[in-house]
Amino acid sequence: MIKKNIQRIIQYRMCLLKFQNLGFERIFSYTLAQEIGVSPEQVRKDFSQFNLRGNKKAGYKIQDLLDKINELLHKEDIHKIILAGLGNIGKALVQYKGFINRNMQLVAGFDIDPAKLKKNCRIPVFHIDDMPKVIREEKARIGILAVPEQVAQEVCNQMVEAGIKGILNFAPVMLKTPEDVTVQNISVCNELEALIYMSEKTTDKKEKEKKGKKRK
Amino acid sequence: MIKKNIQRIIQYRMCLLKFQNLGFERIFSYTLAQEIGVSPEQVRKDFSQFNLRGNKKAGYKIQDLLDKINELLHKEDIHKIILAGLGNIGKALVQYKGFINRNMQLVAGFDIDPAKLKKNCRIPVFHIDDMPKVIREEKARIGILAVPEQVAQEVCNQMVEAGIKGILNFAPVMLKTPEDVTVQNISVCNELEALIYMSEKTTDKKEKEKKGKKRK
DNA sequence: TTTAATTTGTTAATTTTTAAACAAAACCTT
DNA sequence: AAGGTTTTGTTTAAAAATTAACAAATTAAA
Repeated sequence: MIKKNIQRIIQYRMCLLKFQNLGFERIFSYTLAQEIGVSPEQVRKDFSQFNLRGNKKAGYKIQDLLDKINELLHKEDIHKIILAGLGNIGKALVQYKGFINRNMQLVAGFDIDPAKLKKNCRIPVFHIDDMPKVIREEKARIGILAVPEQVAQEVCNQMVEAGIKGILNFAPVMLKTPEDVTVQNISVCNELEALIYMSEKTTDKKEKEKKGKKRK
Repeated sequence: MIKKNIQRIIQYRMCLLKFQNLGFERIFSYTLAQEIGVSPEQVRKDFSQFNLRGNKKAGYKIQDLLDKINELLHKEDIHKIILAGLGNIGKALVQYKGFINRNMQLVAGFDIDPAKLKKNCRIPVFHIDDMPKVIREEKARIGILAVPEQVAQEVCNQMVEAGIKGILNFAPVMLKTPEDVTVQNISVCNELEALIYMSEKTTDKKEKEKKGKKRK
């Protein structure tokens, strides 16, 4: 399980870069908090936990924070990422240009369908059977799983076998992995359903309030 | 904020459908727990909280659970969803066929680039300026935001103004919305960074353990 | 019919996460 | 240089989420 504080640290980092680009050199917990949507206390607590220290009254030095966070997140080197499955999502990810700015590089894609091979010239695309070999050659540690549900666990197993330690899973399956392999699931449908639930809940609530007022 | 228990309920539902298709009529908390990756107690607690009741010794009736969960998630009617931004992610979502199985329908797409209009025949695509009108006409409550960072807040505001109550946000921005509008963020980069952190952490840990053993 | 086995559902305990409070430090003004 | 103000950082408190524990119910078997 990924801790919430690390997820926030990643957000702080993006925010700090933004403020740095805007020309700021220092920042207060209050500002960061506002930007991320948490309390200033939360920011200070997070920083404190990772030993990121500021200056009382003068706030935090942005460059200083960034240096320490970059070290924490191993941003000194570029991280190789492989992608299994070149369907709709896979293709979109290949097109995406934001990885390299964040020291991540999609080094190879894999698919079972030969028609998809080499069609996208951005990254080399191989047959899925070559995945273990390429993972080992590239020494990739992170994989994106965007294959159909039916083969997701199987492809996952091959990734793990070849040394992948973190998997971003787009398939609607709960993957079984050894405990030293972290899985992060993304399901657009699930998120939308949760949003629908929330939106209906608030309207239900409002209707109730209305009725309550009428009775008075 | 979306509660964790609702997110799990959505997962349980998918799992129940799977078991129903496999021919099962009843299921135990233990089975569901295993499938979702939580404890059986968690499953029972979640069910209890939403008043989903089973039979002691005989477990839960799948159809019964599904009926109640469907009601809870308002699965009786199809929910209209609109999509702003037809870039990489937007296009992938338009192609995605899984919405309709889950009672969700992408009813319209919007973009500022005329070249993207009507290119994808799956759904009607309009100019972004027509978005408020279409949202109102369709009475859509849920929107997907897949526009560039620079205009995300602006497009979000237009959505909210037109009556959208839930936003799935792919832009790397913390959107500011009224409190009756729920936002759910998806950031592939952030997730990958978190995975990288985790993978490095576990290897760091292992190296430490090795050193520790050597010292003995 | 009684006993044993099994599974739910609720209550209690624990852990994790978030928020509040406040002392200490740094800066600014007078 | 003194006093007031602001912001950090730690400690304490509160809230939320998870886990554990166990009684009650139901079924199956003896």
